[in-house]
Amino acid sequence: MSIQETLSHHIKQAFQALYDTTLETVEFQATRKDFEGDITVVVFPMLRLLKMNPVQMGKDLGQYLVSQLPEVKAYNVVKGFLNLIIDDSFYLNLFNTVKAKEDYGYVNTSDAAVMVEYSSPNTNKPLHLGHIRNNLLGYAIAEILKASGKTVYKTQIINDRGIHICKSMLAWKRYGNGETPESTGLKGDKLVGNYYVRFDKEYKAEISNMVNNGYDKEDAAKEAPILLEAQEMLRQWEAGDAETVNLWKTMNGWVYDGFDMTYKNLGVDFDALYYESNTYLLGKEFVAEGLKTGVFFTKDDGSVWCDLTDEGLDEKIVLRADGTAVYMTQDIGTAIQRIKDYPDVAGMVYTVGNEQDYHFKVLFLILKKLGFEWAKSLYHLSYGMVDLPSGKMKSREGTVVDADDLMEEMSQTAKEIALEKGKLDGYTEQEQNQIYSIIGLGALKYQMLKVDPKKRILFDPKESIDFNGDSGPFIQMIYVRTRAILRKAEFDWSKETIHIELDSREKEILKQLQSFPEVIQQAATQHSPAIIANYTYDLAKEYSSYYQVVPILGAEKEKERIFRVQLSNLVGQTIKNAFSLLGINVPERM
RNA sequence: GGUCGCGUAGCUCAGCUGGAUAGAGCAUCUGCCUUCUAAGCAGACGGUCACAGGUUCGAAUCCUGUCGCGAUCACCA
Repeated sequence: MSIQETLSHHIKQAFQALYDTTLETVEFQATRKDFEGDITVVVFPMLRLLKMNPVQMGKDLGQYLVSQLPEVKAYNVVKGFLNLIIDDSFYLNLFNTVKAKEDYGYVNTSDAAVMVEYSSPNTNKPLHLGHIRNNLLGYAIAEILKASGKTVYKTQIINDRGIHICKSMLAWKRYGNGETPESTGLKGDKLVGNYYVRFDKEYKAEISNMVNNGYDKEDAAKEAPILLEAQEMLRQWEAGDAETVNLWKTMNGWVYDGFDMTYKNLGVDFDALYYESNTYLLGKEFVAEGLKTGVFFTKDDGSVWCDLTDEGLDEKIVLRADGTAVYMTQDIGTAIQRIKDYPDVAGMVYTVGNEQDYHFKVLFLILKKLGFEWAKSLYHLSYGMVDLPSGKMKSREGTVVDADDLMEEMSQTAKEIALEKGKLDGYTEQEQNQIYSIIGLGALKYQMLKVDPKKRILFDPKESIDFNGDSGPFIQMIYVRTRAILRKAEFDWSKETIHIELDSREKEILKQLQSFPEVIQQAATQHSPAIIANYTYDLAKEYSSYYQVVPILGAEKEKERIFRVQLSNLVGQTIKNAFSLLGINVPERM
């Protein structure tokens, strides 16, 4: 039972005993630093039940708690705030509990499973900055959900078919001269991406040519030969033409090899892959089903719709007049397919940008109308766009920030700073590079995850690499220091137990350690890694000032020395656990 | 125009289901390396929480309206 629960129970008892009135809820908050105490009870809300002086009520309750609970050492009342001073023994007990659990904060797995979708790229160009935010968010949420006790399947739907894929295929066929990743030394996704750009260039050239020859601009855009050829290619692909399908397989294979490298460097992974080429025909059977049950209706031209006007939305098409599927049809089918494939899944999280808010609102509503129980537990993890100082990222204008380049740049910056400061002298080059990569990625990931997912991020590649203040490297450094203490202290922290007087700073740190499990739960229910990131920073900051002031190894009393080494290790362990939920590594030295 | 999201220090952002004097980092300024890593610590400066009403003991937080920014309102995915 947490201290809050214990206190809450006794305060209700006190209310009954003192005033003969039943109290429903008790409101707590952490005591502000400028007042004495650890936990504060807000008595204002209680005045609704009983008209009396809040100060007097606070005193009554404080008196009662001190006499009943050994954990409550003393109290004071300021206005309507009852500040409780918690006895050191409580914190030291907590300390020993935490110490005994290496995976402190994590909850045991229940049988409820949840599927988390993220990344879901197109296979015609490399991953960019936007994908990085998507991947980091999706991965972090998956890990946080795991830590909060869910079985998690990470998944993505790979958009591997369609006209945009044919465009890069066609350009390669025309201008590629048989180039391969091996022959060019290019990453496969980069190579294919180049041909996608090439297509656009040729396409534009053809249009302007046609306009010069008297074509209307719009007509030219529709009738450019290269575009018609790409459309023909898509038809051949759909008809299963062997040559086209083989080229498609080959080029997609290159892209997957490239993506794999990027994912590996980013540190993300997947448990289940879905390909649009397999799922784009799904969903039609459920449209037929929905027609029978009256969820959908047919219009005069034969197209099928869902009427959502009762929910304040529009009508939404789910099947074209010619009977072919649309985006929505496909997503309905894919969702149902996933539940078939993973029957233990009771809910799904879709990590997709906020420009699709409306789409997912409609999708979830339709699935609910179709009567699926799990449709109640679908969540669109919607996030804001990543903008550049120059404006929006546009692949055609070459203003995208490439994912691989960015990661490389971050490590490079870490290296420059380290060399400048003369860090890491005496390590092998391989060790150094590994550390640079951990730190560079830590900076990037923390920066992306510490802000509220909903919010738009303004990303300046030049100045974004922040290694000071509220940053990944700062927190990594605090971890490194805790390791240094353990190394130098040369003692087995796991065997010792300790009872000493705590100072206010130590208490502050222990209070934060205590809240870690709740922080994980909160982050999981609100789908926000930012909560974990902020918690980790607060803990690291609190510890860093403690660390500076206390001469740990030189402590006079052996008991204090043991305690401080233990506390350092505990902070380090918690930082490591919290960071691993964010997909951020910590170096042993830096 | 309809719908959704955002608006907090010069800049980038925290602020949980309403609670005490609104918090960090960057930038600017002042101190601190013979002691466990100074990628650090201590401190100063900086606010009409976009604006106007409302709800109540109490509002950055909840409600309504206004303004600004963004997204979306495709038989594209």
